[in-house]
Amino acid sequence: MVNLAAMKIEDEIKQPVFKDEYQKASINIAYTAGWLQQRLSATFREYGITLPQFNILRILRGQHPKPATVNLLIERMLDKTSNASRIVDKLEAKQLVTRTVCPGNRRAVDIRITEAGLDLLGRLDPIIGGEQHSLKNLTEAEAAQLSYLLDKIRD
Amino acid sequence: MVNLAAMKIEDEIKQPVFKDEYQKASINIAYTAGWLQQRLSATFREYGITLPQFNILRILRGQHPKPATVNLLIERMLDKTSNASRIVDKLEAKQLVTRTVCPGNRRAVDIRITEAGLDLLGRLDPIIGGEQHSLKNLTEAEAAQLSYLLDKIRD
DNA sequence: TGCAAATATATGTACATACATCGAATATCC
DNA sequence: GGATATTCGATGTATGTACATATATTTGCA
Repeated sequence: MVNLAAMKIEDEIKQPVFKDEYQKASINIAYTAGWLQQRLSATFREYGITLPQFNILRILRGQHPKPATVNLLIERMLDKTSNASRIVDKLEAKQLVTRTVCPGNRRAVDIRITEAGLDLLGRLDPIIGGEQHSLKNLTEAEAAQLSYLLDKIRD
Repeated sequence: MVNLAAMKIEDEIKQPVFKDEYQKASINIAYTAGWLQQRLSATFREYGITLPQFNILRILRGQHPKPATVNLLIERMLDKTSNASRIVDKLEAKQLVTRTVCPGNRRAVDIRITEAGLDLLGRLDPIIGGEQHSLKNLTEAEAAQLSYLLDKIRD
């Protein structure tokens, strides 16, 4: 069960004191990322796909009708170390994508989203768009400030 | 290979345009959480444990010399749906924790960190403390602002 | 008392992450 | 042109996540 009630990070993980604001922010990022992801996953579940599968479908739609290679998928994925090849396996089994040897480079594989894949995304789009409004607790300026701070961490 | 160079989120995932600041912040949280986690994991790896295993060890140290139950671990973990039982399996195999039936309640299991476990944490502490300084790109006030924004999202 | 419900943990399965390695195809360089 | 290196993707293994279910113990109540 997911707890959707309003809580500060101190209460969520029952740790009343943090060493400093850095430690607190650090833990808060991990916790909030998990929180956001879990809400999305619950929605995908009803449609028979997972978050990584959805992300790959979206990249493929962005390329459509051109194909993508596994390399291109990895480049655009959030998680570079994940195994695009096996996620594509699952999508192929559900006939949401096709895989054919690339004619120009027989090492590479052309991956394309199918009509069924486009259709599924079409149904998910409005729902996911709405979900992202969980961030609507923030003003647009606050969301921009958040991105600024996150970018700064990774500098 | 992990890219440690400074980059805005747009460049990191090669997506030049976001629908709005909400979508951008949303993706940025997921990306930054993964980025932070991967840096920590690389360190843990050298010491033969993983991030979830480390987190459980830390909770056990917090209880020491009192035991913890699986329930207590779940309560304090960031990821409530993760499988504490199996993570404890791994720690037990490495003799970093012990597991005994709780005398007062034979359904429950008393889990305790061993000397070897305490020793490992002692060696990791200074290193992890230093790592968390990756957030030192922020001022303390900025870190506090970040936590404020993240808490607000989950309200 | 005895039986149903609740509690505490373990286990099964599907999927994903993280990283190493392999085999095939292609590029490079002498 | 042929040996060597590089690239591309698939696959193997260990671990973790997510969720359902099983098993044992305890609690509570008729």
